[in-house]
Amino acid sequence: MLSKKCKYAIHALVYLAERYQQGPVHIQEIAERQHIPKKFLEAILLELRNAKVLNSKKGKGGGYYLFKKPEEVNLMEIIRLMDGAIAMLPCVSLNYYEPCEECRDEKTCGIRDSFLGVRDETLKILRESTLAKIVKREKALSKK
Amino acid sequence: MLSKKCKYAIHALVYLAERYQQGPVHIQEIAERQHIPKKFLEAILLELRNAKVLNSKKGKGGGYYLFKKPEEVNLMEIIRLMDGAIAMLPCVSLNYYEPCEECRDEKTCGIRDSFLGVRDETLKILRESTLAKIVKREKALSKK
DNA sequence: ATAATGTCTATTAAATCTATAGACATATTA
DNA sequence: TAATATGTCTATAGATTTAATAGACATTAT
Repeated sequence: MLSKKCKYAIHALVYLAERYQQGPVHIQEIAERQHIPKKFLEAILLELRNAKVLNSKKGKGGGYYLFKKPEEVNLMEIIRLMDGAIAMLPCVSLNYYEPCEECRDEKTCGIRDSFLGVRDETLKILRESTLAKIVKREKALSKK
Repeated sequence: MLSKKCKYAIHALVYLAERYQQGPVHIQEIAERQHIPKKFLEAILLELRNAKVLNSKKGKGGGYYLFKKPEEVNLMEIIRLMDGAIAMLPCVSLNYYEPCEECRDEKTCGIRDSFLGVRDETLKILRESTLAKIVKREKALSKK
């Protein structure tokens, strides 16, 4: 399961993607509209800013806005930033690889294959899921 | 990521699948061979027993053994028993469904679709990954 | 009767996740 | 340049979950 932090991040980013190139949005507004504790959201947005996904403007009239294009931010990236590894086992993780403690020998482990498959399929979908697509989907769904 | 509990469970089950129909194996042996804290393993095996995946024999010469056939136990079932939901969001979980707190309206949520896709692909692979297949794979790999 | 096992309940220790507080820095605008 | 509205940063507290352990008890084989 994704952490709350990660879910909050996704919702906040979608919110900002809907307002792409419309100037900075303050934390307060995002927090209220998306029902996210403001202080917690602050920390999340700061991380996304440090990762160059968002940028911010300080002072009066300031706030956060998408730095990358909505087509260039996907769920794979967001989840990795917030929760770390996406794989179900460290020994099949691309970005957070660690050998399995329990495994005697990775080469002959019959379990890994399944989780390699899961990882690949998962990444394929999450990589394709950009903010742009999510916003588009949202609009399509609300018209029905 | 899977919990340690879940990883221990998988390794213990594979160990028992390798010894299917060869009589009970004691906890002590599994714990030592798979490097699992014995007391922790006890609790895990007990749960798997209550779920009718394993059965046990008490007293001298007792131990645990697979109750179901190795072809009938898959990773999907094991993970659900140990860690609960497999989906990345509660609102796309088949067995542990809960509405998303953050979501205003599930019907028009553009995020769900991606995670529904991930869930389906993940379940497909994990359901196909039976203990029998894992043992078979293990043998094939160690011959190379 | 004895010894070797699994069963059960309780508890503790450690790690992680979630949330909050408050001082500080910066930018705008009157 | 003062006042105000923002984001930035560090620290910490509280809650929850995970991992591990202890010990009394029940059962079975010999």
